[in-house]
Amino acid sequence: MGERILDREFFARPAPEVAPGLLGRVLVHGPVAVRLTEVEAYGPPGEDPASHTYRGRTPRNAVMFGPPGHLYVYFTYGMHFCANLVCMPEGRGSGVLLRAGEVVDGIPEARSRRHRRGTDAPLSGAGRPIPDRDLARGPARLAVALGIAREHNGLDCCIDGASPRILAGTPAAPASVWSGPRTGVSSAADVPWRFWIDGDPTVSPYRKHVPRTRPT
DNA sequence: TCCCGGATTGACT
DNA sequence: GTCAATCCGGGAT
Repeated sequence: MGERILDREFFARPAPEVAPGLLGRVLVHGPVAVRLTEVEAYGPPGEDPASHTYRGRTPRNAVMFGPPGHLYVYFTYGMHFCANLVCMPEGRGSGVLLRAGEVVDGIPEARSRRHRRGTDAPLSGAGRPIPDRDLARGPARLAVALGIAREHNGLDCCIDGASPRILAGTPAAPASVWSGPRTGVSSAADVPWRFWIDGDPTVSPYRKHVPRTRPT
């Protein structure tokens, strides 16, 4: 209640069109709220080699083929979760990866979750508290800060009062939105489908894809 | 069934 | 700058 929710129609468009319009919007889950400052668009099957849906529908990516405005959460590198918002009408298979944001509510809870990562692991930053700007700076960090994991895959973010939910809020001024190649993506590195609020300290540092080899 | 390598992060040289 | 951690999807065999 109170805050208006972004309508589903907003998401029923190509991801590269939705993505820049998501900047500045606020994703709320429980006590934590994150204002999005960096996102990446991923295209439909057959068109975007970097998309999880490139080769068609599978059990893992099924949510991306569902209704727009839902959360697609995937597990990667054996330890991280990343969150997307599904785009396009049902059946198309595209979305926007939430890469970074500013924690605007629930900072103590977000920080506690970040420090709690791995009960055996020492506190990051040599025991010093994680700076506010780093709490949701990066897709896996953002997921941890919001408390989003596997069990949230498929949830509808366009329901008033639900959790998580995406608020209409105030979008970033178009003049402040920049775009460039996607991060950590080995294919289709030429399409400028990463969007961020230029100058915002919570935007993750750009790291180009680094191919790795193994010894024979 | 095998096996490569990932929409990442944090620790370390 | 380098590299390990640690699951698991999904194409290859």
